[in-house]
This record gives sequence, structure tokens and C-alpha cells, in this order.
Amino acid sequence: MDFFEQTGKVAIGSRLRMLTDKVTEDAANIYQLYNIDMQPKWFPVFYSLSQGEEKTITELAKAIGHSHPSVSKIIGEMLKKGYVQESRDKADGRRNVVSLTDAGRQVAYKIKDQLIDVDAAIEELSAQTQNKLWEAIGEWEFLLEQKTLLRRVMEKKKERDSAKVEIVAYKPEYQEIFRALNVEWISTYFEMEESDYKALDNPQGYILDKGGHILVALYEGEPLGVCALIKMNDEEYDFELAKMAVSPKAQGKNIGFLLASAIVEKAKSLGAAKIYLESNTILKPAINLYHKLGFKKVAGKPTPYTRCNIQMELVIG
Amino acid sequence: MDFFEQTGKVAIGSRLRMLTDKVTEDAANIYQLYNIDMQPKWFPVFYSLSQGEEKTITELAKAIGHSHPSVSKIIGEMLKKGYVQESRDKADGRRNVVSLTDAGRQVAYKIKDQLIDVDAAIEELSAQTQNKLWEAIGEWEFLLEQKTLLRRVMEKKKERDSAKVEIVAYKPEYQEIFRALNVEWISTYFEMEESDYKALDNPQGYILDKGGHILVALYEGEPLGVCALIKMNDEEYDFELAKMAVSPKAQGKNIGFLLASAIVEKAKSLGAAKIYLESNTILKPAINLYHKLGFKKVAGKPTPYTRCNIQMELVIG
DNA sequence: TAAATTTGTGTAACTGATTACGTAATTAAT
DNA sequence: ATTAATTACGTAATCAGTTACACAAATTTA
Repeated sequence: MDFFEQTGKVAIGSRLRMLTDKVTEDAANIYQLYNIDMQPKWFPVFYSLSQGEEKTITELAKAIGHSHPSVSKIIGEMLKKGYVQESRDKADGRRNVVSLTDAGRQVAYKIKDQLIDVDAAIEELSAQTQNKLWEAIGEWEFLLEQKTLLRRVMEKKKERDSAKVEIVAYKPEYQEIFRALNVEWISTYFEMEESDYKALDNPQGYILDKGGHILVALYEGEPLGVCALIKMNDEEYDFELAKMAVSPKAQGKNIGFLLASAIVEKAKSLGAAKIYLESNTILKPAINLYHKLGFKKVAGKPTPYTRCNIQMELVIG
Repeated sequence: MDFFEQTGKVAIGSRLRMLTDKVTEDAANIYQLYNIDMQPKWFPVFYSLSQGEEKTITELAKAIGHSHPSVSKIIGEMLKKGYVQESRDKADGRRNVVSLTDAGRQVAYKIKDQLIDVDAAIEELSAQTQNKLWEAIGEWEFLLEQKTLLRRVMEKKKERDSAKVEIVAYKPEYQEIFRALNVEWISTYFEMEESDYKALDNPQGYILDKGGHILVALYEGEPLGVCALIKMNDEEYDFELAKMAVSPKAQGKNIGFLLASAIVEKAKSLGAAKIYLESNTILKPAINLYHKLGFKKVAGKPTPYTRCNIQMELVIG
């Protein structure tokens, strides 16, 4: 299919499905060629039964990697053909123990030649290929087992998004956005408080002039996140991480992490030994983020904010 | 799946299906990750429309390799979402011309990042494999296009069957089977005739003693096919190929071909220049076989058999 | 130009799987 | 000894595709 060369590998699912169809297409005819009265979809169940002794529905399902209803249905069909027999386990009345009948075993014998020929045909086909499909499938199964495609894509997305994010120092032109982003989340979850207005209306005087810093995250040039590092008059803590806000429309772009990391780096470069922050446990993503950065829960600090129900600190190593 | 390592490659269809499922599984979540309101199964149609201009249902189906009802249904669903619009072709009232709406084009734009990330994720995954799945699929598509799996299996079956066939010279103990196999087919299609009895009841006197030969095909030691090379008193022909019979239960095992080839070889080794045969056109497989061996239709020879309606000869080169 | 064939499309039924759910039997926990 | 949780498995609904069929429009043939 030329189509797939255009789409790129995104379409690997579709392409796999079509190859599967093509390979499967002939299966029924191949059974006919050998005069074997069997449906292709029975094969895994049939094969599994022909190997060991009797098995239960669930055991079969696990062995061949199908769901149990699928096996249940297949067994029902094979039962009609007289290839298998069911019997209830005496020790455990739930279990349906299935085994091949004589007729089934006869088919198992007859099918051997077919298996040999199909195997040989595929082997010969494979010999003409540079890339071994069978082995490639095995490798994919293994790698997807370790990490799903979704996870892999998420990582790529994060990488790409991060590359678009630039963290810059505060300039007066960002005062507007610094205020707006913070007002947005505070008033969504809580009420604006006296201390909020002080800092947001006058970051220059309230934060920067007192030895603090503000960083702004630009996503493709647009300011979508802010965070402040406020100088504390405290014997224990040097700075407070505060007024962190990321635009809802930039969620999932890793901006929060990059911003907070940059703030921590900033503190480190200023020789800070301990950073403090206040938050609220209903802000789960934020708390998770702080955790990821190494912040630990502490208690007992007095705070001007009523919304604060958790306090954390980061010891800079 | 360990299971597949046991079954051998016969189960490649099943195994492919399961990998397809696993790869496809995450697709819906990936769209969600990018806030794209689209079903994975729409992708091929969507992509195809996003590339060129408007297309008809059948054009789309051909482009992406689906059946047209499948495309028809998908377009119906995308229509509801407002991603596409339909319009009847004025020049050809049967054609349903489909194109992306503005909303659709917007999604096409939004989806670009996703395509990049998925491609990168798969590329990275592939880099960890020895055998390239994408390329392997391409090679299989190409090879199956040239010759289906069924054909390949048929060839392997023929090879294996042929290896089990042994062609041996006539011995008196084969007289019974020589007679029985011939009576079987003759009386199925025609009536036994005077000349038949002469040859079948006394092959020694009627065929062998007059300088003819009989070959017997053994399939796993069991005599299942016979053929005679009868010396002719004729200025043109040296021998007649006759009394060829293969047991119905050995059909499809290539016995006829091996037997007739051996007879021709025999004639050649005896220095024959031309072989003659008589048959009937209702025996299609036999006529095909003679054709394959190089026999050509001739006419005008007198014959004792009423069932003969075709005469053929082979010029030995 | 009428009749036969081909083409484009939609609808219905089927297929081989799945997930969702219900129920009975067993096992674990209090 | 109940009660709760787990397990085995069957039935029903769903899913993403297919083939089969019907029908109208266009094209080819006689």
C-alpha cells in the first residue's frame, strides 16, 4: 500500500490490520486443501488442547491470549462438531474441563501435514525478505510489554512541548499576565485575599525590590506561566516559592515542571539552603509537582493565607 | 506470547491480530492526549481527505484500501461531527463528493503535532529492534501480492506429496490393482469395452510381452496409480500411453503428473520419437495433464474405443 | 435508441473478536 | 459462622471491519 508510505508510521495499526486480513484470508481455503473440517479461528484452542491434557476455559484463554468469552464460544462450536467434550470439575463446580474427543484427536493427527507445509511456505517467503516479520513481531511484543505506545507518545509530546517553552525573567510588561494568571486559579478554587492583592498589584515593590524574583514561561513566545521566589525574613528559610500559575489552556505541556525547576535552580544559584511553600491539598497536580521536585511536608509555620492547609520545604543539597 | 513459539508460524495470523490489537488499543487515548475529538478508525479517511482535494466514496475506499461500505459509514460519522461535507456530483449523479469542512481542516491542523510525536515514538521503538516491523510488513505485502499464501502452501504440499511417491515397474502382484483402478474410472464415466478387458485381464500377454511397459505409483508404499506404455504396430507412433488411472483417494497428490512423466521418460529411454494417446474431453484434469506434458491434439487415427473423442501426440525432442 | 452491462453508493447481515455484566461456586476475613 | 471478596464462565452488547444485495445513474452494445 503506497498510502502507508505517505501517512507515516502513525498508520501502523491500520497497516498491520490489513496485512493480518490478507494473511488470514486464505486460512479457510488451506484447511479445505487438506480436507480438514475446521475453522481457522479454532486453531489456537485446538492446538492448545492437542498439546497437553484437558484444560479449563480460563486456562485455555490464558494459554492462547484470548478473552474467556471468546474461548467459551469457540468451545461451543467445536462441541457441535464433536471435536471436544466438556465435563464439570468435581472438586470445583465452577470449572468447565474441556478435552479433545477421539474425533478431535483424529483431526489433530490429520492436521500435522498442513502445519508442516504452512510452516515451510512461510519460511520460504521469509527467506526472501530482508526484515523478518516473525521476529519483528516478537520484538514489538516485548517492547510494548515494557512500555505501552501511549507512554512512549506521551514522552515524545513532553519532549517536544518542553522545547517550545522558554523561561525568562520578569519584566514590567508581564505584570498584567502575572496578575491575571494568578487571579484566575485563586478565584476558581478559593477567594482572593488581602496578601494576594499586595503581591499581584505591585510585584515590583512587594517581591522584586525585596530581593525576590519572578520567572515567566513563554510557550512559543506567549507568556502562559508565572512563578515567584519571595525573599523571606526567616532564620530557617531563605525563599518562598509562591504565586505559581499556569494558564489552563497550556495544561499538559510540562510548563509547570519547567517553571518550578527553574525557580529552584534560581534559588540554588542565589545560595539558598531551604525553600518554603504553602499550598492546598485540593490542588493535586500542584502537590504532585512539588513532590516530584523533592519538597517534603512540614508544619507549624504561621501563614497569612486562609487557603493554606499544607506547607512544604525543599532542602537544597 | 510463548504460545506462538510453540505453534510455529502457522499461527502468524493470530499473532499478527494480537499485535494489531495491542498497537491499536492505545490509539483512542493518544487522540485524547492531544484533545482531538476523533475516532482512530477515521484516520485513514481523514488523512486522505486532508491531503488532496475533495474525493468520492469509492476514490477514498481505493486510496485507503477499505471496502466502500466502510468508508460510507465512516463518512456518516464524520458528517455528524461536522468534519466533512457531502455534495452530489452534478456531472455524475451517482457520485457522492466528500470534502473537509473548516472544522475538519482545523482538526487536520491540530493533528500535526500528534503525527510527529507518534512517528517519533515508533521510530524510537524501532531503533531498539533488530528486525524492522514496518519494512517487514512492506516486504510481506509485496510478496503476497505476487503469490498468495494459499498458492505457496499448495506448492509445498505438492513437493511433500511428490517426495512420498515412488514410481516402480510392474510386477505380477500389481495386476489386481492395475485392473481395479482402471475399471473404477472407466465405469464411472463410461462403459467397459471389449479392448479394456483384453488389456486389463492379461497385461502380461497383451502389453508387456509385446514390448510394452507398465509403471505403478506407490504412495507411502501403497499402489495408488498405474499407467501403461503400449507398443504400437504403426509407422508413425512407437508407443501409446494408455490405461492411466489414479485412485480417487490419492487425488491432489500430484501422482498423475509423476506417473505420466515417468512413462514419457521411459519411452524416451527406449528411443521413442512419438507417443500417442486417446482420451475423452470430459476428463478435464487428464487432458490438462497431457497438455502440461507437451501432448498436442491430432485427429484421424482409427480407434477401437467408442469413448475416445480426442487423440493426442507427443513428439519427443 | 433500446437493452444490457457497469459503476457508485447505501443498507443489511455477518464475523471474529472484545468489554460489560450477571450468577454461581469457592476462598478469605471477621 | 456469616459476610465479603474472588474466581469461573456464560450471555449480551459492542466494535471495526467485511460480504451480499438492491437500486439508480452512466456507459456500452446491439
